[in-house]
Amino acid sequence: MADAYWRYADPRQQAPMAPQQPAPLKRPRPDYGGAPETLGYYPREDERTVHLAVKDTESINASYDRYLQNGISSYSTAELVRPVGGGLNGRPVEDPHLPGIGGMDNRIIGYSGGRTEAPLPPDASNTLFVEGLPANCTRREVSHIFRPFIGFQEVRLVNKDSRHHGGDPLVLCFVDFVTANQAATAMDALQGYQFDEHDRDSAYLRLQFARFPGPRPSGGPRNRR
DNA sequence: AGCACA
Repeated sequence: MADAYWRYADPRQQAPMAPQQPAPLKRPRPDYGGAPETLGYYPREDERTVHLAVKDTESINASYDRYLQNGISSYSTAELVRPVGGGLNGRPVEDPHLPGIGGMDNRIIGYSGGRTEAPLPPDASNTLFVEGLPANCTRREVSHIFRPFIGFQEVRLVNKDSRHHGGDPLVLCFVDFVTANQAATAMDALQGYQFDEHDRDSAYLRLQFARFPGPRPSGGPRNRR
């Protein structure tokens, strides 16, 4: 499951890695050319190509935890989500060679939306409308599902009464992302996601783009600049 | 099937 998050969080950008070109821009990697021996020690290079061979589950989980810890502290601020992209790229925070996260991550953000090729439907928005949530699910629970996706901002639960009287009250939710691309990535990843893996007949998620775009980043008019 | 918050 965790690997699914990883896969989608950095959508297939890892696959088409630079064919032969080292780095047209500034991307000096002294640690690569310098001392390859030491690299074997770090699992980080493997993490960047996990989609090929996911063996080292433990190290992935470790990095995943680190990622979560760093991501949580910046949940509602779009800008602070950016470093998360770096983390998901398999670049652990511990990397001492990273001088400033600024430069590199700006480029990472450039494609953090992923699916530069997948055309978004015209009705795409940065907010997802999610149904199929079990009636007793919590906001925290839903957040756990969406938080790993890059661009995740916030989730809002809405309680609805079932139309059939006697049915359990339904829970809808709206999930905001920074961009529609990121929302689409999460939507594809979680479409049909089963809340209760034991009971295949019960809750499975159905996601659509919300009819109306997400709210203001919740700041209102005060977030100048 | 169902779409809320500012």
